[in-house]
Amino acid sequence: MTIEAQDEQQAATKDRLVAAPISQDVGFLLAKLHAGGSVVNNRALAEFDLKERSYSVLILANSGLEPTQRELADFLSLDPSQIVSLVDELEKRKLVARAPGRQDRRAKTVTATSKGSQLLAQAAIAARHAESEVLATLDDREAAQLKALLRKALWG
Amino acid sequence: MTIEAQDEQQAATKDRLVAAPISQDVGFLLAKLHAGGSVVNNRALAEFDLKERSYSVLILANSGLEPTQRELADFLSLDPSQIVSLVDELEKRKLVARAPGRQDRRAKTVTATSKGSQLLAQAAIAARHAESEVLATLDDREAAQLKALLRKALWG
DNA sequence: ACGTATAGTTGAAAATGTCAACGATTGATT
DNA sequence: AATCAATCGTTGACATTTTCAACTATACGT
Repeated sequence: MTIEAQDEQQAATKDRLVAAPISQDVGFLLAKLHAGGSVVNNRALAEFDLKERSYSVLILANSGLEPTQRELADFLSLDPSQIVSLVDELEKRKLVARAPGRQDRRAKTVTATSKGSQLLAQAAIAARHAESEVLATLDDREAAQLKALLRKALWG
Repeated sequence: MTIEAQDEQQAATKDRLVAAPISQDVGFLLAKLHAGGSVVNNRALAEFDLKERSYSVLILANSGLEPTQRELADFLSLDPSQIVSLVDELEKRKLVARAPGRQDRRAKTVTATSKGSQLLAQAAIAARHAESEVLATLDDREAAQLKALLRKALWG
């Protein structure tokens, strides 16, 4: 078989299963796009020794909203203990700092240091490129529409 | 604090972090909606002793496309060894059957048994309900639009 | 003051993901 | 026909992630 014919065959068989009814299932579509996107995002963030998770925490720490760890857990759909280790690592790298909550001393708010902000500024650029790679087949209007629909599904 | 005031407080603080810029990040939105959706889907499928994963395999096995395990792995973004254990379990339950590939005897095609088809028919109803629960804040047009955009992002 | 509830932390157990090896089979090349 | 590299499913080892139950310290209503 020639190389070209092999390529054609691959292109033909690669997405053969798209015809299956599961391709109409939102859960599946979400899982698949998320899986592919994670690979791209993590590859882009590796340069900064960040992963999707730590990147998310860093953004929220840098938002000015002074989230507590509990809020981070709820918002990121993670177990509180996972937040502990994420914040532990970021704190070790001096990218974020823990501070006791003002009204509630049980809580600890997580805030980005200036070093964290600077790193985030760089990482955000890489993340933006990764995103446009993932959404390459969508034009700007469609990408915006997709985001809006996802937000509406999440928060109404 | 009264119960009502507590509820208000919760409603106010629950989604406080939506204001953070990460809410514009497609990767994050996908992760969050997928996380929430998985819980709902798995709860709906538990009644049939299925999870999202085995449900996906069962649908593809029932599609008439006679996918090989390799194709399942590629399409579901899973490691081939994960497909082995998923198919092992479904086969043990007589919901699918393995058959040697017609042109390639290395490959094994996975096909739903009639018992598998019947179970799937039931499970699909539950999955549909779960999906509409996840997309409750979207009207029909928006849900269709979301699916279309996800498909386009995946396959152009 | 008391009891109950919650935030963060720790550590263990279970589930999942990743990867390298292997036998069987394929297809191309000699 | 013999051979060689590549591919499919499988197995088992290892790493990562998830889930959960304790525990301390703090908060809050009674």
